[in-house]
Amino acid sequence: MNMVKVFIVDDHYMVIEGIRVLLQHEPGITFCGAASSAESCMAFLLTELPDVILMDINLPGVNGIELCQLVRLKYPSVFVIGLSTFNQLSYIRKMMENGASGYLLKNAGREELTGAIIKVARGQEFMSSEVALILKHGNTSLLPLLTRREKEVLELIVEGCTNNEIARKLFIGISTVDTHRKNLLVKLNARNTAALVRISLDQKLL
Amino acid sequence: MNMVKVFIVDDHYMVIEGIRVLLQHEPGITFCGAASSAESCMAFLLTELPDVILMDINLPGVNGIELCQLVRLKYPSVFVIGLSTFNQLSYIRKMMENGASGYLLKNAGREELTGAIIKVARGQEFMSSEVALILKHGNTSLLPLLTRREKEVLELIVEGCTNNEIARKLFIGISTVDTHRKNLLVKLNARNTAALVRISLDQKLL
DNA sequence: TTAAAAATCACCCAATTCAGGGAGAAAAAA
DNA sequence: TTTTTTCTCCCTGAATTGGGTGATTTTTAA
Repeated sequence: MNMVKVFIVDDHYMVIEGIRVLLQHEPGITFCGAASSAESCMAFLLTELPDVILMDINLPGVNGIELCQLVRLKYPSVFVIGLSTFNQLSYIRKMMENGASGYLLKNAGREELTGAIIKVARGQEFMSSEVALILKHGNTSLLPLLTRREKEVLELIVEGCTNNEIARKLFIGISTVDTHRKNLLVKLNARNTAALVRISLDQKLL
Repeated sequence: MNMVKVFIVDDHYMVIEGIRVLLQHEPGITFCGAASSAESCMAFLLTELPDVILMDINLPGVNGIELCQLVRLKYPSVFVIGLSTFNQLSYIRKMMENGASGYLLKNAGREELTGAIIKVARGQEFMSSEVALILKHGNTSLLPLLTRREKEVLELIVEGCTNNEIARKLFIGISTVDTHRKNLLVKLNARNTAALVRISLDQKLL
C-alpha cells in the first residue's frame, strides 16, 4: 500500500510541530507540508496534492469551514479532517456538512490521530468517540439544552436582529420569537440580551 | 548554569507534544512534565517544582488566570508564561496582573519560545513584540478607538448590566451612561445591544 | 399509541433601550 | 492659552425587550 500523504493547516506553529512529531515514525504516513493560512494552503495544493488534510477550524481570515468546502470542490480526491478545541464542537456539524471526512479534537493522542488519517485516506469517515457522542446528543451536556428553533433564534439575536426581523426571517410570529427569547434567557440564565450574547459566545453554543 | 526545568499546562495533547519537541534539543532547558488541567498541575507541583510553567489560558474548569494566581501565591519561585491564541489578547492583561512573567502566542517559533523561557527563568519579563505592541496601544488599531469611559461602560454592558446599574457602579448619571452607549453603537457600527456585545467580543476590544 | 417535549401564538404591563436633538464642564492636546 | 476632545447631563418619543400567564398544534420519544 502507498504512503498516505498528510498536509496540515493550522495557524499555530506549536500544533503543527506537535502533529508532525506524532506522525514522524508512523509507518504508512508521510508528512508532506503545512500551512498557516487558507491562502498558503491553496497555493500549496497547486503544486502537490496530499491524501489527507488536517485542518484547523479557526484560521485567520477565511475560516476552516469555507476552506474545507473550497478544497473539496476543487480537489475531490483530497480528504479533510477537521481539527478543533473541545469548546467549539458547535462547528463540527458545519464542517461535516461542508465535506469533511472526519473530526478530531486537538487533545487527541497518537493512536486516534493515525487511526483517523488511515481511515479517512481509505475514503471512510472518522469520528472520535467523544465527538460522535456529543454530535448525537447535540451538546456538551453541561450546557443547557437548546432546541433547534431556539438555536436559530439565538443565532439571529446574536447577529443583532430584532424580534420583528427574526420573525420575518423564520416565517413565524413576533410573539413566538418573543417566547423563544424568554426561554433562552431562562435556559442560559441571562438577565438580558447583552448577557445572552456574551454567554452564548463564551460557550460557543451556536 | 543549571538547566531550566519547564512544565507545560495545556489541555491539547498536540500542543504539549509540539512544545516538548521544540524544547527537546535545546541546551539549558529540560522538559519536566505536563498537565492537561489545573488540578493535575497542582498535584504535580506537590512532587516537583519546575522553574517555568508554560500555561494555556483556556483550561477546562479552572481557567489559566486563576491557576496562574494560585501557583504564584503558593510557589513564588515558579515563573509562569501565559500561552494563548491570537484572538484572546484581552486576557493578556489579566494574566500579567495575576503574576505571569510573560506571554506567548501559540504560533510562536522555537527561538521565541526558548528565548522567553530563558529570560523568564532569570526573573525577567518577556513579551513577544506582537503582544507588546498591542498591549501598548490597547487595541488592534483597525478598530475604532474607544475612550476610557466608553470602554468601562462597554465592559459593564457586556457583563449584562443595565444602564441604571452601570450608572451606580461608575457614579455617574443614567443619561450619561445612555450617551456613552449611543456613542458605542455608532463607533462600533452596531444596531443594538446584541450586536454591540457580539462585535466587542469578536474583536476582543475589552 | 400515548405521553412528553417543542413550536406556535396571544395578551398585559413595566422596564429598558434606541434615536434625535442640545448643552455645559472638565480634561487633554495643540 | 486656545482648541479639541471627552465626559457629563437632560428632553422627547418611538421601539424593543423582559416578566408573567395561558393555550393550541405539531413533533418526538417512550
